[in-house]
Amino acid sequence: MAARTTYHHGDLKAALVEAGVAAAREGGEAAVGLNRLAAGLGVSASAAYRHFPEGLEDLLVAVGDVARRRLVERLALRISEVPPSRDAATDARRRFRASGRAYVEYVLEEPGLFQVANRHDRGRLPDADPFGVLESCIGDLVSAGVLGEARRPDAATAAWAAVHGLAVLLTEGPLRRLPPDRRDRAVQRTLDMVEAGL
Amino acid sequence: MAARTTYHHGDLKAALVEAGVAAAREGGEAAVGLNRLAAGLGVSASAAYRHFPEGLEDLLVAVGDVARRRLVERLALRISEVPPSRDAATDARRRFRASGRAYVEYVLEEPGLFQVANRHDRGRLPDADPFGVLESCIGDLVSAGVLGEARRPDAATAAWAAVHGLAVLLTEGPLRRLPPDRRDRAVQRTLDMVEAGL
DNA sequence: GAGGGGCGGTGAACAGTGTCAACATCGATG
DNA sequence: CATCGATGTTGACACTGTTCACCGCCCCTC
Repeated sequence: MAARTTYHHGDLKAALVEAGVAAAREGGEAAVGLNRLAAGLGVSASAAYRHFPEGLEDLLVAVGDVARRRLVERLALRISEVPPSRDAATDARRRFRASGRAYVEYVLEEPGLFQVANRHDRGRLPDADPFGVLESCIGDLVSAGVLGEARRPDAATAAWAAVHGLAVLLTEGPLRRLPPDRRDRAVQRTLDMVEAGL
Repeated sequence: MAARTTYHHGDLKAALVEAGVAAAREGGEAAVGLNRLAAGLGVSASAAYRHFPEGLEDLLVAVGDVARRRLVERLALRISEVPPSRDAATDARRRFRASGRAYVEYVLEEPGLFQVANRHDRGRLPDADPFGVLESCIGDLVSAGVLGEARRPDAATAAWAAVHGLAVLLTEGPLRRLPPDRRDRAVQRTLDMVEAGL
């Protein structure tokens, strides 16, 4: 933002994280550097080290936390948008599928944020844990009788692997230049596979 | 390696790639730097630019090509090791599964190489294309009648996504500290899902 | 065999990075 | 008001990738 006039910044930490998020959105991890961000805020680079003791890695983790939090917000939103029906089983199935679609949707919207979310995770803020959302969906599937109790172990891991792998391949990987229609087909096909195979 | 005595190196390009592979094996992408590698070979940093016009990125792609080639070699090996039976269908299924297991196996052995293989791909050396191997396995499944022709489109993509995602989560991702037995369970579970859901 | 061309090396330099230690300043607290 | 801790600055260091002008060496040709 604008250069400041006071000696102290006020809330440099938050400002750096915000700037880091903005930088990551365009340019991914490579774009978030301590010197550049600090300079952009009209602040010395070493000032950042007061707020991020481990240096750059700390900042990247903080940016990743924001990215993960936004991801779970998106998942929750799309899950909540599923219209309830009479059948708990189809409801659980639809919510499960909606979560998978939302995952890919978010990653395609914010590939840069997704990148740093993956690469810099100290893990386990409860409100920034996409795996938890998936597990809860799986729990619903079990409760609704769609998924047998015996099949529960590692079900969330397997489903996550499929969706996450697809997201990686579509954004950073060899599938990154797939045209949108073929991309959608691939997403549908993958979600079909997960639903049928779990 | 040792410092050289002659003015010309002989095959600096190959030597740099080799050193890059060695560096990537321990330390991943971050460990392969042009200056360090050149210095390690007793050579000036700028000498490398004769052989890698685009600079570091070129070298990383070359290292990635080696990694990809080794991966498809591993896949081919494990596929070839599947003992043939009387039933073409179970053969195809076993080979398909073997390829998935081999993928994760290789990635767990060489996480550093896998990292640069993913991040630096200009794609499509025919002998360094793991996706091609998977597609051929899927072709066998179709030929053997295990997979209907209608289900063929994007089947390889979906399967790849699952296995690749699992590999990423297990090496660079949140599942990276999973104990080996739970890791194996997750692999089995994911392959089961793919096999049942394709 | 003598000479040139060019491939493949050198050294210095530049911009930029992360990081740290010593110093300066402000706001709040005794 | 004086002090002190939190916060920002300056300057430096060791790296990084990259480019440039220069030059040593080998091979090919005359």
